[in-house]
Amino acid sequence: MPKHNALVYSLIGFNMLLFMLLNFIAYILPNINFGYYDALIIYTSLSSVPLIKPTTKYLTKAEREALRLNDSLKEILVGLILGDLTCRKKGIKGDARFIFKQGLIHTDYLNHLFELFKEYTASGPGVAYNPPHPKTGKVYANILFETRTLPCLTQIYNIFYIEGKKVVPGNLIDLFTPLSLAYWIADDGSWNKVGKYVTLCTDSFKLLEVEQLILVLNTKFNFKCYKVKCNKNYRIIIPSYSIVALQNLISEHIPPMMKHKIGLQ
DNA sequence: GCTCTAGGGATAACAGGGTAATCT
DNA sequence: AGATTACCCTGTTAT
DNA sequence: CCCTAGAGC
Ligand SMILES: [Mn+2]
Ligand SMILES: [Mn+2]
Ligand SMILES: [Mn+2]
Repeated sequence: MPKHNALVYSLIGFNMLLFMLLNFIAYILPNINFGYYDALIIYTSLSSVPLIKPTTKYLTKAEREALRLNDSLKEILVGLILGDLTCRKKGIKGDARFIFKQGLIHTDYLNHLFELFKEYTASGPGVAYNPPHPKTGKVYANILFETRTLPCLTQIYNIFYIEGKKVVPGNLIDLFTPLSLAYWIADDGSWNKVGKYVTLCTDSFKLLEVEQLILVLNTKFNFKCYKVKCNKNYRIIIPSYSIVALQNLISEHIPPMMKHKIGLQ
């Protein structure tokens, strides 16, 4: 049976110890960087949340078959897949699983996402630690949760992944809504305070796919988006003269803690 | 002034491998 | 028994 | 992703 628990787990490992050690050093040094200390507070408070026993870790195929997504969750997932979501499907007959991962700076956003999708998870958000950065040796922490493997997610996975590669589906215009855009911007959007425009960081997509995305935005929402070259990749600009239209379109949809990404609050 | 772009820094993402427990 | 799941862990840079 | 120096109006 599905469960709705608030289980908080922590991924204990060498990287976590490094992370805590580096934070401790930063704490005792005269030139303290308190930004990292904040992260430590977040970690300890998360760990001290009382654990609630999971009811069922594994579901039968029939139980997983019974879990469905409503339309708004589907639309949100369309935006999140274009954004920060990692989708995995292992084995030949395995179902897809989605992983939601954010830096600790976006902890409240990740918790917001967990509230939306907790019905589809087997455990709650936890903190994980990346290996030390190859150049700087710094250790960064993320907060993440992942869904169960579910047929309803496989359906979406098969639209966006071809031979294990993420693609922009040809029928995206039929799937993409203002709700999708709101969560795409929450993930990969960037508000330029000086220019008062939005950049969509579409670095992972090919030029043709970026142009495809621009076509969807402009034909569906009457924006005047265009592409900009950044390093070897392309990004999408939602220009300043389209911002009022953008705000009217998605201000009701974008999570409150991400409203600054469209120049509100 | 205001608007936009190109470039660069420091992450906040992304991607994937491994395995004990459980399901079929 | 073989396949799949849920979670743990590492690698690296495009965001 | 986010910030900023510099170019163009
Ligand atoms: Mn992305
Ligand atoms: Mn993001
Ligand atoms: Mn991103």
